[in-house]
Amino acid sequence: MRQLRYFVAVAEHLSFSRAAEYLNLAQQSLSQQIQALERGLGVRLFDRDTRGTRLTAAGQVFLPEARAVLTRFDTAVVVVQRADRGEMGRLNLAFLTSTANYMLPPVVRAMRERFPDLELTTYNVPIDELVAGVRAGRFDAAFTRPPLVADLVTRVLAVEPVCAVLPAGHPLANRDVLSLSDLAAENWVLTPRESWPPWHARYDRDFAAAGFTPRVVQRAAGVPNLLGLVAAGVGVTRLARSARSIRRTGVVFVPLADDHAETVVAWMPAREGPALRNLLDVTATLTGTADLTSAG
Amino acid sequence: MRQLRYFVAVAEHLSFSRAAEYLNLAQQSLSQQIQALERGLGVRLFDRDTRGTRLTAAGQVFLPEARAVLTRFDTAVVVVQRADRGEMGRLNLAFLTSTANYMLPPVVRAMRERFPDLELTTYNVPIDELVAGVRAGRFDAAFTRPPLVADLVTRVLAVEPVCAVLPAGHPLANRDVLSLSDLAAENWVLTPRESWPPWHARYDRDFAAAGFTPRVVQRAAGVPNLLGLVAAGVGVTRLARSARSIRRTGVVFVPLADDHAETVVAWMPAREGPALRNLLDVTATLTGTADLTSAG
DNA sequence: AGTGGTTACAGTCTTAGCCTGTGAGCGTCG
DNA sequence: CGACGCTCACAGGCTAAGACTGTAACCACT
Repeated sequence: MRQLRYFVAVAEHLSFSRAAEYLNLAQQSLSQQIQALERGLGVRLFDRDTRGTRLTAAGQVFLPEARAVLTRFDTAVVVVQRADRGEMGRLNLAFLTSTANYMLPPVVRAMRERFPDLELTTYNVPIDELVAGVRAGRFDAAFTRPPLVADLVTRVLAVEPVCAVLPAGHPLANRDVLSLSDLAAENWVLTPRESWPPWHARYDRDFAAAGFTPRVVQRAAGVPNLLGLVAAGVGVTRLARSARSIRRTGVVFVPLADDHAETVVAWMPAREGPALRNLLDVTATLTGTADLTSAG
Repeated sequence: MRQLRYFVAVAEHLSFSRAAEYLNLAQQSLSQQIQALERGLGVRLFDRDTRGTRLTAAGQVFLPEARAVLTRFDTAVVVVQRADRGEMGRLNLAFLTSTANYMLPPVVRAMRERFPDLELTTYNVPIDELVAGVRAGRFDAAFTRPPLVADLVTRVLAVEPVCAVLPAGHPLANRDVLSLSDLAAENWVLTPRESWPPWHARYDRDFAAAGFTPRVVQRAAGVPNLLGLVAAGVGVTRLARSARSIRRTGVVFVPLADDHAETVVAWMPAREGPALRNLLDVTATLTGTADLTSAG
């Protein structure tokens, strides 16, 4: 490496003395190093005689090669330092299917703007796979809804109203606001209990606080399916307002008083690297600048 | 450089101990070198703890970079060694205009076959420019006709008969062979005396030996022009038989007894590098295998 | 012949880089 | 639960690479 730099310096100056001066080095040491390089390669690189130095044919061929090695090395150094600052590398991001439609575009756009060399790979996944993936390190961060599990750290990115979702033409559909207890007598469609126990534990608490146990006539996985069932008149359900972006026909969203849903970014604190920190910074500024949930 | 090799070894083995064994090195020394590398870069490359070693995100980015630098270096070494053996590099070859038509194709073809990575550049030049170019180093070798000058070394590649060139229908045109003295009474066309004095000095000796001084009615530079003048009946001239390849109509070539012309390769002995030696080897084998002058 | 330029050789010294010995931390197994 | 085996890191000693200075040989120009 050093010998390559020395070689290039001598080749550029065509003089051991001047190259040595340029390198802040004694001419003798430079001679010695070039000889060592020539010995190592088994190739004579310079024709020297008492009145100067010229490149041999082999030396002329070696000069661009040596330059290429050095610049390759220099860029490697720059790249690893940028990677260390989290400006390069790869981030695998998981989006909960029901949050992807409004969270993914602004996040990806802002990241590409601030860190164009950071390679983002995004995945739309159900909640259980999302949590397992973050824990296993398959995902560096996930955009999802709480509650999750204790070993993941979360930060709230957006808060939005929760709405009752009623079939169009339902007696309560023209109300401006409802409370959960207004829906005690309805038929309900909800997601399967096993999809993510922490969510259903919270639902159970909410329904208990409203003083009833919902009569569940149908369970279906995924927000689009729930909305389809509501539109078909099978029952009512309860979703964050951003779910409106998935389906607008045949269903009516009526805000539920004092009921809010959070969207969070979640990650493993042990795996918090610089690139992840940059992602968290960017999402934090996003939270301040725009209403993320209105994008859908 | 060494540190890069060490880094790649550790990254591949994901263990300082095993990598050290692989490198025939104490684990402690390897640890030390990696620390030095990390200190030099200002970047932590490995997450080590008591039960193993993993690459950091920056390390993962650095691994392909380091590999690239090393392979670039390895190819540089191979390239310079091939260049040293004369298998790579560049050769500038000069061909005397009148020899190019039969010498250039076989030489270039044979060189491309034996040394495909040797870059050949060929030039068709008049004799004075050819000699000056070889002396100045613009050409590494030249294919031409002797005599030249003392400081160029030459090797004979081909010998061919010299012919009297007569207009078609000339009284002597149907003879199988002539001697120079048969042409004492003819009108002559020859090249200008200043084109290349050593040639004309030889011509003068030949004519003197034949017992006459040619009556020169026209001087013209270049074999095609001479042939044109002969075809036009202006006079006769004297050329190597290979000149037939330039023009066959209106002229008749009759061999001159005991008169032969050589084609030689010429070079500066001081500039004799490995690539040039390879060229000389190839031309030597060419001389053995085929009649070069018949190609025209 | 003297002067200023080139590179190469020889001797000295510093320190990079290797070694061995040791220790701390974690996991496994008797 | 302690011994053992594995990991990597630290400490001290030694060798040799790579720096320095001094000298010499050679050439060109004055």
